[in-house]
Amino acid sequence: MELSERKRLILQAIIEDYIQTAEPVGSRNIAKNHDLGLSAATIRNEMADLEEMGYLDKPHTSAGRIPSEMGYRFYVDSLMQRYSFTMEEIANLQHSMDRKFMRLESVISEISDTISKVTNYPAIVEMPSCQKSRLRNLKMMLIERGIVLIVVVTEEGVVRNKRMGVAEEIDYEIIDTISDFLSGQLTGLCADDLTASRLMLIYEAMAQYGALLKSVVEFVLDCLEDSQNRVYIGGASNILNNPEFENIDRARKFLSFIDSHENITKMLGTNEIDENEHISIKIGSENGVEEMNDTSLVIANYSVGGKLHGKIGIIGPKRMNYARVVSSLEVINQRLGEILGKMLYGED
Amino acid sequence: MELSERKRLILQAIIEDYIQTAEPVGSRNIAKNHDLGLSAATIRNEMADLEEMGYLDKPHTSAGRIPSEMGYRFYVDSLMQRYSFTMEEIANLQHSMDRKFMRLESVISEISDTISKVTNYPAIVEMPSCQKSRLRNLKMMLIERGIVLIVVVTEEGVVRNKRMGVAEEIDYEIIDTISDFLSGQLTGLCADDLTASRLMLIYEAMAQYGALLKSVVEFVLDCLEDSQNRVYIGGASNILNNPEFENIDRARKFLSFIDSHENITKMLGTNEIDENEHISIKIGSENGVEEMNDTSLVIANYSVGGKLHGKIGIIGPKRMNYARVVSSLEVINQRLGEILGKMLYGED
DNA sequence: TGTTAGCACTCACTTTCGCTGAGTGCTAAC
DNA sequence: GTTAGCACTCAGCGAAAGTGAGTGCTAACA
Repeated sequence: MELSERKRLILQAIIEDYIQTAEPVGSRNIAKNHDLGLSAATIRNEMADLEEMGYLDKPHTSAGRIPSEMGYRFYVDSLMQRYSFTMEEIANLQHSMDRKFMRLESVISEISDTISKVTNYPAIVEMPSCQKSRLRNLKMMLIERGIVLIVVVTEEGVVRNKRMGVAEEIDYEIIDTISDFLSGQLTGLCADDLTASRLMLIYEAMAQYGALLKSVVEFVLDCLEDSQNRVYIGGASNILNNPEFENIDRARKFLSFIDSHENITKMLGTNEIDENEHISIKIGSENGVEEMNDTSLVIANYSVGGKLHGKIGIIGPKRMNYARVVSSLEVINQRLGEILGKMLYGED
Repeated sequence: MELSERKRLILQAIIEDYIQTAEPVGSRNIAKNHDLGLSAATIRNEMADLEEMGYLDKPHTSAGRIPSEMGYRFYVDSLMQRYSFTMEEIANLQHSMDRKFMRLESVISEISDTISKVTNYPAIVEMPSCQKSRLRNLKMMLIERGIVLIVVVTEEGVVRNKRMGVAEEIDYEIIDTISDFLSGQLTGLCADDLTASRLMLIYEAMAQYGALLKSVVEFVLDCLEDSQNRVYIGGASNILNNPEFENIDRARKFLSFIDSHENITKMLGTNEIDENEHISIKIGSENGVEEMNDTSLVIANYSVGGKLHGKIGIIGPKRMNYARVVSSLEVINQRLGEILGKMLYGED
């Protein structure tokens, strides 16, 4: 059954008031504060209808109404208007993200700070990763006698390195030879290409350095698989600004969930974003994580050069300023892509 | 004025009871639960003395006593006995730290998790850094046309890298030449050695690549100075397990302080550890940070190979299980040194 | 038939008030 | 010097009463 225009207006008014005040909203307030040209009694009738239809809940008989999950869902799908930032706000926002970044880590943690500052909710930022990366460069350098540094660059531009102990007698020339050999053998391949038989051939070709080769290949494999989908969490304490978390037990439950990167990773894993929309809103139980059933999750995909990608988002109470959060994520998302592009591919 | 043996025993009993229960402790309880062979009335007299001398406070007339900051200070300096872990506990603890670590970041964040799990307080771990590092290796590699990767290794074994855009026409050979030249010029130097005049000479020697040289040197300088003394914070939500933080405003104040890395860095900066002791305990206002005056800070120095060093520690309520915290930090601290040594210098 | 005013009713929240019990300080006796 | 006894204090708890925002229903009005 379709909602009448009037019901939609009333529902919207209720949800927006509730988002602002966190108090159950009553018919009188709607009549007074919104110019609907209706009396409280009429609104009461409509509210009774909306409740019956499942869009509103009542905490108890003599309180006002609050939106149900279904009410929020309808709101974000059909009623919500985008929050529009002023040009100035956008400029400030972008400016606050433009710093001299030396490391990927600092970009990511800076972005999570920015998100949490703008939205006033705890922010989540995933490190960029990729489905199936290929090796672009492999270089071994002798740092000092007995220690070699291995540098791996993937097709997507991710660089990683590792120090490794080697026999004392191995010198610069040997390392260069091994380095060139391995580089030639492995460049352009992805993890799946490195079959056992292929590796056998490689080890045999330079059998006297088998152990070293093995360690290096292991490291390369680890880089290509890059299983650690690390996430950064910023502004976790922001959650305490919301009256629904004044209960210390609830706050503790929330914060200790948030504290664990594993939990967040799992949560992101179970909440994939539809191909054809760039932002996904999960309201309450929709997020599929039982402990977090009374919070909403808003996440966006970002991507860099069409290869690397990850998610950014926020977690907050179901009563959340969805409009503002969505707009913030859009602005930040775009800039993040630009910053990472510049950083990883040197697009200046 | 010296404290009599009996006063010391009573003070210790009060502090330890209070640490356990978080409730003001009364004379009757001390008489009953501790085998001092004294009646409650006698203990009351002694408690009155201790209060007068400044070791105890009274929240209000008809409650028991709680330790004052001075009381805690005396306790940790003179009364506290070390908490002794069983061999099994130590083994478990060490085992939980021994994982396959690929990156410095994961070691650090793992350690901060371990500390917070063992102590049940929020943990702080500083990234290792060093006063004055020298360049050990510099290597530039052309990743693809137009992009060069710079790898810097310092004397202490810290490796950093950066991608940089270069002119299209620069090929492998040119990069190798530049790389060897710069490496020859800069290896063994520290940031202070790179005076303006010395840099001038370098730039002039290969004037046609002046801009590139400049960028590379800038990056090297940044690595050597390594101003970012990053910290990791783990288990922040643990603070909510302590009854003194059931007040939501206090919890918020604490958590939002903790949320900011800047705050923590500043706090660590103002709390140096005395040369001749490896662990420092700052009780309440002693930590010098006004917002954190009702919390205590316990920090330890760790060092790797005598060069790299940093701090680990915890923040908790003044009513803290100091004995256990100190012992935990000692065990963890030692293992951390071993793990980092293995990782950075390949001491297997 | 849709809208509105009026009224009785509900119920969370706040305030008040007295009670309880743990704890203290003082005094007098051992 | 130690202890028993007693009067006094005061936070915390729970019951009771009061307050007010909000609802549902009914009847009258346009």
